Amino acid sequence: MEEGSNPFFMQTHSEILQNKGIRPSVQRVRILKFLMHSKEHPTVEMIFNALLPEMPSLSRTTVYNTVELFKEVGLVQVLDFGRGVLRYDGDLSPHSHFECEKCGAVYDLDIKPQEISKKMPRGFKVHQTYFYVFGLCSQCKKNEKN
Amino acid sequence: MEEGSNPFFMQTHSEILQNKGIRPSVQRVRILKFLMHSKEHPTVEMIFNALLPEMPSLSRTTVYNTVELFKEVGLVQVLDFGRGVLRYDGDLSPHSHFECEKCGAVYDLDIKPQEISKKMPRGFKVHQTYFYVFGLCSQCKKNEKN
DNA sequence: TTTAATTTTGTAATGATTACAAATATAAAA
DNA sequence: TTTTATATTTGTAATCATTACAAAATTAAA
Ligand SMILES: [Mn+2]
Ligand SMILES: [Mn+2]
Ligand SMILES: [Zn+2]
Ligand SMILES: [Zn+2]
Repeated sequence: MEEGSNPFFMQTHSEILQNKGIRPSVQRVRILKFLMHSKEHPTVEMIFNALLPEMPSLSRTTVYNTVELFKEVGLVQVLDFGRGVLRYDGDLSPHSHFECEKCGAVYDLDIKPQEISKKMPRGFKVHQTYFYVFGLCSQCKKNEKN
Repeated sequence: MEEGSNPFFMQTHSEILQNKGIRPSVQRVRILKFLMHSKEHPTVEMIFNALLPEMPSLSRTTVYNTVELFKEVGLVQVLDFGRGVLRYDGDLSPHSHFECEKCGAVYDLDIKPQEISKKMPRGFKVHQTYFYVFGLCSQCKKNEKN
């Protein structure tokens, strides 16, 4: 991992939480760790299922609460691909997303949505920008042809 | 209305439906008319409430069905601003959207999301692109300062 | 007409998220 | 340490937009 690429370089997950003024409970640390290492942009259900084996008492509600808390302090990005389920991204760097309409996989795109938001009407204040692309991933595109 | 700006120029709403192979029932024509003239990117509930006075027997389910049908034949664009409610746009020209986080109003942006989707991974097929901007509209930004 | 197909309608089911309160864990005070 | 207050987790119930479904109404075909 490059030093410059990670704004939390050299901090433990627990420290990251403390620096945000959040008590680093076992559940929160595990959820943060999972989010920061996952590349699949998991849903609450995916986080829950992944952590359940190591934390049998984990509640879905805790995952919902935690992910909401992380959103508020800016530890995760919430993505809505219009499937009725939200996905969470621990990668806060400016980038965009592609969702395969066939297999549902989500890929990162090296496109900075911020830079796009030029032509805004006078007097508008931009807080967030999201760029979503939908289509077929290379694998599903291949299979399509058969 | 300029000739070039409307792909359905000179067609009645009924004809537009027929050309899509859809039977132009009273409900469908009214819903299409409403969608094509509205600039507010209405939700199903908004469409339903707007048409109820003139069609007291209208069912919410019909609006849901119709809007789904229109989506499938490409008569509307579905927008998801992550508020748990979908919004519908009869304007099919390439453009983006701004939602005010304070008052919930949706504004059109003169930004073509298609053109952004350059750097796609090899072999990916793009079907749809959406660009969403969130923030404060000029009115709400003013009020904010008081 | 009569019959068949389509569309609309109302109600029930679904499912992700949120609300809530009891149980548990942690920190602060004594 | 023990007691007490505060924060967090947990399980269950409520919410609410959307979807499923079947009966009623409308329209087209025979
Ligand atoms: Mn990402
Ligand atoms: Mn629009
Ligand atoms: Zn795929
Ligand atoms: Zn506003």
